[in-house]
Amino acid sequence: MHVTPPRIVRVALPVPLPQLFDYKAENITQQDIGRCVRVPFGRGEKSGVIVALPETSDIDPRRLKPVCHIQREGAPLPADWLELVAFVARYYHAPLGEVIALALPPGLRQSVAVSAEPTDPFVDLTPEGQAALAIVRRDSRALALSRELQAMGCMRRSQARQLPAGAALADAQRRGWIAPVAAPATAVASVTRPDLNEEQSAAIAAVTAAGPGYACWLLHGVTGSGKTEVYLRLAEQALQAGRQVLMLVPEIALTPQLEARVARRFPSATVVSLHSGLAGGARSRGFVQALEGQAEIVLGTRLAVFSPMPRLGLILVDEEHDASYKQQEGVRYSARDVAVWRARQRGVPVLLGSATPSLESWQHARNGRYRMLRLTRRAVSEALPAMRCIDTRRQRLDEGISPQLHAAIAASLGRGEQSLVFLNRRGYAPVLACPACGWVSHCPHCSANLVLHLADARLRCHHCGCDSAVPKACPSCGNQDVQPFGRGTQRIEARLAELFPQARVLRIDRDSARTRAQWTSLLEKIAAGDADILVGTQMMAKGHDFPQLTLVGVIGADASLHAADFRAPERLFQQLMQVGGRAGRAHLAGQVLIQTEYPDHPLYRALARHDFDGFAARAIEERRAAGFPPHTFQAILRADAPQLDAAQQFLAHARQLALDLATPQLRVFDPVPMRMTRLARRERAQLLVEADERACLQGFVTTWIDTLRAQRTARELRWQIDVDPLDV
DNA sequence: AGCACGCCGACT
DNA sequence: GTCGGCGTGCTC
Repeated sequence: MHVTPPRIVRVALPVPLPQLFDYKAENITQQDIGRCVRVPFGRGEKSGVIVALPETSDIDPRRLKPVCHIQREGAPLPADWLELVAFVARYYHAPLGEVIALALPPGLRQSVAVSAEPTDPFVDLTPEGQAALAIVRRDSRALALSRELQAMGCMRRSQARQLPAGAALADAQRRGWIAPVAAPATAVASVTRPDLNEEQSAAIAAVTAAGPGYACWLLHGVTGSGKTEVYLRLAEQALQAGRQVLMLVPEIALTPQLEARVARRFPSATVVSLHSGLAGGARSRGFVQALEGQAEIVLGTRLAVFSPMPRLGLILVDEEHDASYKQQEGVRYSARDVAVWRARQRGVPVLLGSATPSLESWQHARNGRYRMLRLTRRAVSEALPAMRCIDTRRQRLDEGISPQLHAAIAASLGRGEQSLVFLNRRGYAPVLACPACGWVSHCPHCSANLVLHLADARLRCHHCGCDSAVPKACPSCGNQDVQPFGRGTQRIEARLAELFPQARVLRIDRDSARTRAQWTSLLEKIAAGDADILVGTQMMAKGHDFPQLTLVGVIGADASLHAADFRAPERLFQQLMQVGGRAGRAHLAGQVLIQTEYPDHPLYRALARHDFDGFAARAIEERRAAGFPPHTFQAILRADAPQLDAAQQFLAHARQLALDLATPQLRVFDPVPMRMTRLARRERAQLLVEADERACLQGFVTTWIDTLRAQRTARELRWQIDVDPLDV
């Protein structure tokens, strides 16, 4: 038998080192590029991916070790996938191995083959289950699940498990209420679909008419205008053409709902959901199903953008403005931007959808790089909620609540409808202070105040998570009368309960909805009408429908108006528009009342008119004048060390290096301590560089970072680069 | 990042 | 006399 001589394989390993590693291997062909491989590394072994077969190595051939095992079952990672991770490594200046480590599911890196097709049959209610729903009086989780399944119809087992009562699936199967059934014969097109309005039809027609090649569409549709239906119709077309669809959503919390909806719509399609909350096995399986082309729809959070999809035909990015698309540690990639790159690479259309697009995308749509699609009318309800400001300048507020808001809540209560008081501050009060000596509850590890949580009598840092008992007296002067200052959700909740003793007040924030189960139970309570007044943080602004909610009161929004972060107004507008969209979705008119000391502020004026374009045009103009993105491109070098000095010193050195390397088009700023200078016992500073052209910035940062990486730095110092940073 | 090697304090 | 601290250096 003919045996080819040993060759060199170049392997990317999941280590944060900026280089690839060469090994010897026998019987290697071009087909092995993209295969997972197990190699000796240091003392032990590691799994990686073969990325190239170089003729020669820079390493002394005698030092090259042979590979242990090449995983030859199943499809290798395709060339376009390797190109994708290489692009991300290049653009975000991360080691290729680290990007691969992030893109591959953890299970797959462990080498062994993962089978693509697990047993994930369709399940449905049995006749016994039907009967049980009619007769069984004693409610149980299994019965609740049967009810859900009856409402939704047949779906895959994995999807049934994601339903609110999904945990009871095994129980329901044991009782014989739910059982596996053959795949429904329903073809894609015969499922009942809601009618489209003119705007939806026009949007779909525009995308269809443009054909299958690359184009980036911005779907700007007001809340409730039926964006999802547009996604589903386009997905349907792609499926009919035999292509795969990639659909990105911002958060795990939003996937089960959407997944159920997608699964119901495409009952015979294989829908795979991918997010970081998934167990390793399930993630690997989904990844392999995508890779082998069995998964027709991949639905997931930002990491799903790395799913290998040989027959990719369409990419959808829902809520494209959402900051969770940007990874905030490690490889700081933006899944939305990577999705657009990928669409271009693969020559497929990509649709970015939002009621409040990011100014970056909006600007691109205006200057023609993207194409704009608009949905201006709500599909279900007749009107958008009325948005009005309550001028709080000459008012007596009751624990932050104005008489008008109080009256509106009372009225809503009288009609048996739900109200929401929205404020972005968890806890009882943002700080505990001593009026006698000026002591404030300050975090020992961070430059932040400890927040008073009265519910469990703790002082807590929202940044590093540290926790301490509430002192009975001032720790500094012994004064017995330490006082909470400011208001958080707990305090508003307490006051509302006093003001409306007959109402059921429910608080929804990261403290009350810590676990998935708590969050679902809260949602169920709201849906069942077991709450009259909700007090919530931005958790309430995202995605969910609350049909009985007709009033939203906003407290403390002004803080974002004058925040140091130039993106704060954009976020505020988005947040208020999103939370306002929760009001009056079904057939009840909604109203939004914003308490403010600046009722004439252009942001609130635009909001009251539902005028996103007006707001965006103005904001874009302000940014042009100030030289901010999207008119300029930025990268930030951040450094942290136990002492600020060390971080600043490193950045000063990096700045000097930057000045030596920089072209005149590049602007290098001074190192400054970060806004949250101290975090978890480390002190942080940052250095901004900026250019008018992306390529100019990109070229510079590459050489800059390479040089910095080659230099040795003090042990205790960490640094990282953030391209297109969100928080400057 | 791991995970070694390598020189200086308190323990059986 | 050893166990073990984490400082520095390497991984093809």
